[in-house]
Amino acid sequence: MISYNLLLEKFQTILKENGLKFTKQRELILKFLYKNDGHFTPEDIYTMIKKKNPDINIGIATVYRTLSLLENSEIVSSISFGAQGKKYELGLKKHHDHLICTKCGKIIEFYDEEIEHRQEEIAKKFNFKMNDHTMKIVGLCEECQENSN
Amino acid sequence: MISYNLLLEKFQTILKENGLKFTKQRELILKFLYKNDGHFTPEDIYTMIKKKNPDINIGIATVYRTLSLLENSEIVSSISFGAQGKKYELGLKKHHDHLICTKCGKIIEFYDEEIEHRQEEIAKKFNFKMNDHTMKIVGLCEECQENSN
DNA sequence: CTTATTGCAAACGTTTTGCACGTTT
DNA sequence: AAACGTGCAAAACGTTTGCAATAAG
Repeated sequence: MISYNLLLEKFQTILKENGLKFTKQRELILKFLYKNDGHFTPEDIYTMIKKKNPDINIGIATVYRTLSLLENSEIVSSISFGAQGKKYELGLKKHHDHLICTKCGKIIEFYDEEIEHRQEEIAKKFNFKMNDHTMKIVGLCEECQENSN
Repeated sequence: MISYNLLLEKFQTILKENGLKFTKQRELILKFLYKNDGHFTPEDIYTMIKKKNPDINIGIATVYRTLSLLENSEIVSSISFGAQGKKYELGLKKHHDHLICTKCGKIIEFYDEEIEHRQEEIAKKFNFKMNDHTMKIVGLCEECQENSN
């Protein structure tokens, strides 16, 4: 896993390259995602940063703006939940897909070489220039199946 | 492909089983999705039904309510586009996944046996009871790649 | 000192809800 | 007649935007 300092450097380089500025808010959001493993809504991130840093001011709009920026910079990635919004995670790990429990909301990550390969083949077959792909398996996780007895 | 009459019968049976009523509006929505091959937003469906049937009254809320009902009944399925909403299609065809062009919005359907199989395996590996799965490949379709030269 | 960024509140687009009225069974 | 469904308008929800004030380079 990449170190926080390296990640920070990467972010700062991207900012500089695009004539953008490095701010306290942007750093806090990056740090939050680095330190907290999991999948978070913009609201989650906003609330938790506010709670941990009562001294500094941050608005929800800044969280949205920064997440877009980080996503475009390929530092974070997101899973979409329809009208229920998106959840973000640090996107530097190896690409992976998700199992989502509809009862408890748990998200499990997985990676399957064969699926990745087939996706490439399919894009090729349709002369499609693939920029991204996502796969979601939704259902009930082990515990939630047990608890429903 | 299932005939419209069979589909209608299926829908009416589900309604009866759940103590629900068969209404003009519900029929129009079902018929629309049967006759129009493609992927539609609730707004699309609402507008097109209104235009074709100036005599009958229908509200957007009814479209949303009926689409939920049809989705729960596994008669239609949807693709989610984040904050941009959902698109619905008749869900009776064989399960399939989607290629989505980010430039022109075109949606291409595909089916891959191997991917389906791997998904089953993954669910099994995590003791996950799979209820549904979706895969989206997003990028540029053939024409949009050409037109960007 | 210039330019980007911020927080705020208002606006936005999609979806859901409360309610009085209508329709189906 | 009873129960469910409807349209409407208002509310809810996540997200985006305009703007004046602020902070970074």
